[in-house]
Amino acid sequence: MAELNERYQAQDIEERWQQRWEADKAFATQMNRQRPEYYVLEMFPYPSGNLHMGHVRNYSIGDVIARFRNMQGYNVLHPMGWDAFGMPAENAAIKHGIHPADWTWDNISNMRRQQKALGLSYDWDREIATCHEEYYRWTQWLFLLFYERGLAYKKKASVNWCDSCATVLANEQVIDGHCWRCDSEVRKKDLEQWFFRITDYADRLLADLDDLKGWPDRVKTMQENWIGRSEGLEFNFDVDGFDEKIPVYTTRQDTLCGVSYVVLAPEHPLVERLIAGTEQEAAVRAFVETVRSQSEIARTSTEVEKEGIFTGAYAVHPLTKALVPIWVANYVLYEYGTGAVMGVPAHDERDWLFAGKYGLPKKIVVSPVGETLELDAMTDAYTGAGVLVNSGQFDGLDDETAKKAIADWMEKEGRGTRRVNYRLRDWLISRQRYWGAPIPMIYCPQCGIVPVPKEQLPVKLPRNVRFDQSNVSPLATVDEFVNCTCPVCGAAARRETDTMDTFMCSSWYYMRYTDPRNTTVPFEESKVNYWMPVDQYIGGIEHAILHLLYSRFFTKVLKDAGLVNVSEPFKNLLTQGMVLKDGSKMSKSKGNVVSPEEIVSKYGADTARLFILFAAPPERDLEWSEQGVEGAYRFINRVWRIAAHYQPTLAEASAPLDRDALGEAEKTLRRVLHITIKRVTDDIGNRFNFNTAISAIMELVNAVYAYRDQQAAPNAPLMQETFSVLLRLLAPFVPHVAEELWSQLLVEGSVHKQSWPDFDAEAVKVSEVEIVVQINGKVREKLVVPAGLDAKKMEQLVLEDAKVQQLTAGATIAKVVCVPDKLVNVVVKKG
RNA sequence: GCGGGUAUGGUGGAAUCGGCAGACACAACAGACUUAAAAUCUGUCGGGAGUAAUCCCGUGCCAGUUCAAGUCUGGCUACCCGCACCA
Repeated sequence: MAELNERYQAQDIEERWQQRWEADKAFATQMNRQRPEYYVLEMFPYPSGNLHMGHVRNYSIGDVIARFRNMQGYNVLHPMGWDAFGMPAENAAIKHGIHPADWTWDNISNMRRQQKALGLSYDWDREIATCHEEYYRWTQWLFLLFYERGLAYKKKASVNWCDSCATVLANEQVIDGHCWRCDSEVRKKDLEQWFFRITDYADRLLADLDDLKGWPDRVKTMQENWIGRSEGLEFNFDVDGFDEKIPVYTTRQDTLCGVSYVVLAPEHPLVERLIAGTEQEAAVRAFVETVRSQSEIARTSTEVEKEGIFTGAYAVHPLTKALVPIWVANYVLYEYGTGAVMGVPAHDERDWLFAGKYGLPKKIVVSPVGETLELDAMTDAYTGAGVLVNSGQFDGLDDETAKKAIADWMEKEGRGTRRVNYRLRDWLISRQRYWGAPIPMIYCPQCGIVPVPKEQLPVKLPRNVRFDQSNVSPLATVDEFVNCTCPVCGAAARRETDTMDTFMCSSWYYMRYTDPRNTTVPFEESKVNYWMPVDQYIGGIEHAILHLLYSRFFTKVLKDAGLVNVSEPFKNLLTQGMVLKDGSKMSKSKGNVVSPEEIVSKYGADTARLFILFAAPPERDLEWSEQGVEGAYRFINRVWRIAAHYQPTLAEASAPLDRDALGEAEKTLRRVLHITIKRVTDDIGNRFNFNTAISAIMELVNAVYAYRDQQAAPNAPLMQETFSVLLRLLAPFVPHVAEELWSQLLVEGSVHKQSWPDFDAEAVKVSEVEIVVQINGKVREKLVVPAGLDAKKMEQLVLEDAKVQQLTAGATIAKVVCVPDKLVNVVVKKG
């Protein structure tokens, strides 16, 4: 056994252990039915070039969980890979003339090196990259599976277009009218595109949120809002003088008799038919053009004044048969519901404003109980509950009953049906970009749209492509790629030149990890079902809707297809907070970036990990503090020094610990030791409060120092136990230091292969406890009493206490509340 | 507008089931060691009154429940996040 260096030198030990772990394949995992399985996963990164502190935080959290579960005896899967397709690679090609593939693979090597320098316990044999042929082959295979199941379809639609990225975007990728990646304004464009029928799964995506007990409420609520389910009634208005019907959707059919007009969205096809050849034709057409030329943001803002125009046509009210005017207005969305709504000014805020502006009649049909509404006295629509009035046969019903009654009546009359509507739209998955998985479809002049046969996959990305910023997909310019033969009839055909949204690649990667080298199927059933679902998923809140919703959708489809037997991919989700500097997110433009590499080379990976886990609980934002980093570094040094101090003692330890022969100082140290085991185990395993786990270990180290200061001759077996426990508790957080000290001070073998320490309930027991004595709820005294006293004895001891007697003299004791081993509260009344 | 979250010393944060508010750190100050500095070690460290023992106040604000409230209930305020003309 060599003597420990006086000083801790991270650089001396970290690389050595990293190489050792790699050579030993220390974290490689196989299926093993003898041990319970545990799948811990951090969201795989986009290979942008360098790790940032957010990555370090993400991986440190995952690594602590993985190492902890491993030591607890679980068979742990902890893989890493690369979300490697996407725009930045193409931008680099355009800007610097580097091929996206070269750029990406170079970045992957660099970031992998940085990850390894952090000492993360990944099973590197399972590494994947979505841009690898053997990965995107299966992404394409899954596209075909969706196509076969009727879940992939092509349609022309008004879609989101980002000029700067020169591609379309899914609704989920438009944030406040701006592109999620480059933040430039998104505009609408009519294009024929591939969609995934995620709306078919809307109800299940919503309902199954209830089963996700291990997800933050925040994320579930966001998905709930995004899916946006509403229950209502769809019914038709007849158009006076036309053989046409206007279907409308409403959730407030109780206000049916308050309808004083009907509104169509400007895009509604009926508009043209109603105005053709009329006086209004030119004016309405001009209005529609104006609205359609407005940007998405301008148009959908609630701030913008509602505008509309009368079409000249009238609809027939289904109940009263009255004629109501048909308008076109900017506030009606064509994509939602039926693209037409009934106008009820008295009971809808938007309709109130619109009717007010254009002088349309308002009619009260719902009256709050015990009150009479007067139109003249109203400043706003009444949208609350009430009883129906002015509604013929439905008068006197409360609004909820009326909803049912009117829906029943409509259904009986054959005029309408109850309908559930969702805000969620189908997922637009085609992208007019090069660096993605090609959509495996062929357009044949004879056969139409033909899928590429699965055995011909992958449809490979050609390497030689010109990159310029034109608005066509770069693949469309490569003749050898585009020109092909129809797999059905052999005729000359054209390939689809769009690639898939990168979110498709990341919607199933967690399943590929379970069987990453399979060349015949995406993953083998036995393997995927052994590991799935992911027990603990860790990542940023920015994916609350995007990646997490898509992955849930994929899992459900794959379950329906019999590929996997779970319907939810991620059992528990931890959304980590951001890493801030000077109060804002680290970013190049703000110049407040701290590079992980610098920190690792200055202090070591252990310090970086320890600081980032100690500074805040994982869900909260974390303020970077150079002084905090120094503090973490100091703590590691403190552990190192006390270990060096006791190295000779540990070398002598041979006899087992005699628990009955411990002195007071030893008992105290051992009690702290075992309380720490309990706290750290609970903090890591149940609460994910790594900051308090670390502070508990710090207290333990402080207790070891205190023991050293008062005890000239240390108890060698106790020190053996103390360091054995301390290093195992430290192992998940600071794996290199723990490993180094373990190898120098204790038995052969890796600390990471040791079992997690059990706590000894006997050691934690105390003979005396300090209890708090309150008088009328205020702390007045502290007494040391024997542990485990019952309430009666506690009360007796407290009432006998001189100070208590003095303080309660002359007062009547009304009540005494006793909490065993903790507190006694004496309630007194004056007098 | 709807939904969700957050608010505790100079700072990050702790208090897990309603039971001593401020654990553990950071910073600051004082001291020890040193020729000196660094490193390390020790002490003080929410506010106020008092020589002191001790007492009063204090977890965004206002009420309430309770023997007891940072924690529970009701009502606000500020900030952050999501959705938003969704009929």
